[in-house]
Amino acid sequence: MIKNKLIKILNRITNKYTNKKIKFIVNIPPKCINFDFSTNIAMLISDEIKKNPIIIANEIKNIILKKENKIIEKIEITKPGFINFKIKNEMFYKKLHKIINNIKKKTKKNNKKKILIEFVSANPTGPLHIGHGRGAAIGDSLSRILKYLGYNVIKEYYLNDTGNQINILEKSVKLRYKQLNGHKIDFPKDYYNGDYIIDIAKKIVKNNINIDKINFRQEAIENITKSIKKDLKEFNVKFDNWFYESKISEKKDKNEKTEVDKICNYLQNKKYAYINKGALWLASTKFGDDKDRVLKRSDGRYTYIASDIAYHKNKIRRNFAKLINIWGVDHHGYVKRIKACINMLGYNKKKIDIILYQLVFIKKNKQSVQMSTRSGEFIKLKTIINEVGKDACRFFFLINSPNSQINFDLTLTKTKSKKNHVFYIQYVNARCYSIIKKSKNFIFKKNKKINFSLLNTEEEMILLKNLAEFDNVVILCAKTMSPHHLVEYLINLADVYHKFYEKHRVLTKNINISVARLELIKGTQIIIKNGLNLLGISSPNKM
RNA sequence: GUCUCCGUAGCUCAACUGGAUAGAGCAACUGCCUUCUAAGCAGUAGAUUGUGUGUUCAAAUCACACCGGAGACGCCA
Repeated sequence: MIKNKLIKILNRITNKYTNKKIKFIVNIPPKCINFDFSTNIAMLISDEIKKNPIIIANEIKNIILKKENKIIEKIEITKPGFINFKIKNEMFYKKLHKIINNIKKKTKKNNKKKILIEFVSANPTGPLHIGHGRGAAIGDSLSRILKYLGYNVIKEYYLNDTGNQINILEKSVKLRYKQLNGHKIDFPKDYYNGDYIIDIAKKIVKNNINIDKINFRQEAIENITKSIKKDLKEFNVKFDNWFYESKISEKKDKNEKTEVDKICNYLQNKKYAYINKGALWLASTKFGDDKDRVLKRSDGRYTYIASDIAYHKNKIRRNFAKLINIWGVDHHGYVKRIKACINMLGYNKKKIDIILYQLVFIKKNKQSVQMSTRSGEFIKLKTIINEVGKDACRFFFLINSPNSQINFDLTLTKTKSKKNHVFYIQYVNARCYSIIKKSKNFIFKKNKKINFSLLNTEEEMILLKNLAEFDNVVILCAKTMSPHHLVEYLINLADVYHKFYEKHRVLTKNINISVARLELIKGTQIIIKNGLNLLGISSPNKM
């Protein structure tokens, strides 16, 4: 990559000035500056060695021009000490050639790290709602991005199939079942209130099983998990692994111990857990938490933290270099706790990255309503997928940074759907496809050598330079753990492409130009398809 | 009270993590289809980046204080 080359060159030069590491930036300057890349390195070195940044910049300029004249067309130095680089067109032609022929740099060994990314992990107490949809879109897209960069990524769903909420679920289904059989019973407010509970009860009635033999708990979990999997499939999200909580909290070994039992013993031995008022407490304050937390209640039942510690221990044991958890921001208070646990288990808390995404609200009569599974007040992910389509839906969840709160205005999203950005981007592919298809009717001389230098108009160069940026954007997404930069990039690329399309014809009487432009179209199509694929969005050939 | 995130154009959001003249789309207005898809393009208009102070060559970005919005703080998960 051109940017990487510049960074390497500049790194070498930095060593001549100071031994300290300078955190300089190489980026694309604002539009008003007609150069390809820019760096602030001279100003940063100036801070370090107390020398005029303009003088430093000039020295750097001279060194580079002497050695790297193959890459660089010209260098300019501006005001406080920016160095601007104009790259030779040949570099972008080469890049285009690499894109079309899928020539990638060999991924470094340490880039093949194993990463476990856990997301959604909604309790099997109800269907997925749009809040889960956001987590699903971010997690899945991030997985694709990390895979693209060469990491070995495993996507995992942690299914809480035990615990208090499952007990309530069981009771809820049982009660609905009884109601269906004619018993008049009031339905408590703190039970699961959604219609799907009745559906499950109806299904049980329909199957006409002897009531003594009915396992309401299992029926409920199985039905709901099945529907969750189905929704995820429709949303183009596939998990590599489904991890059941019961595996660590209920399954016992030869000594009648569960994983959770063992982890609590370990913590007690290490003095990270202590008994108080009949309960077992986790001394999480020792590692930065604000309070100590109960691991085992005075009645002997474990809390959810206990099994979560066991779960994280299990993850680490599976030899992942990195754990990524994607949580709704309502779990933010839990971050310190789980990091404290990682420390207690003897690992560096940097081993785990927790990405929080802000909640999704539904606008109803100008009021925002938060999703709640318990009350049954939520909008199903499935509903949205059916109404606006999978592509537009995923796009909508990915367009914003996870840090920004989303207000889902249902009517607005529906009416806007035709003008949604996702179509704007997909349209690029459709237009490329159309040209490439038609080009097959054109008779080109065999073995015609492509003369890339014919791609020299403003629109063509801008398009070429944007294509070359793709990998940098993907890296940025991985660095910031957010796919939204890629979305922004694709919108901009689509804009650049449509402008080119309006101004220049690809298939013309001038065969040399046609052949060269056809390469540009091929490259654009590849990048658009790759980009959309990283977002989990399709690239239809016809629209 | 403690903690997390947010406040940028009328609306929804960006701004490559401290860089140059803060960018898009929607909504509004004016034009462009006999040629590879008009789900497109060209143009007009719209910003004291919530307020204040500070840090420095440089602040929407960092620090402190205040104002406003959302959320989390259980022997629930």
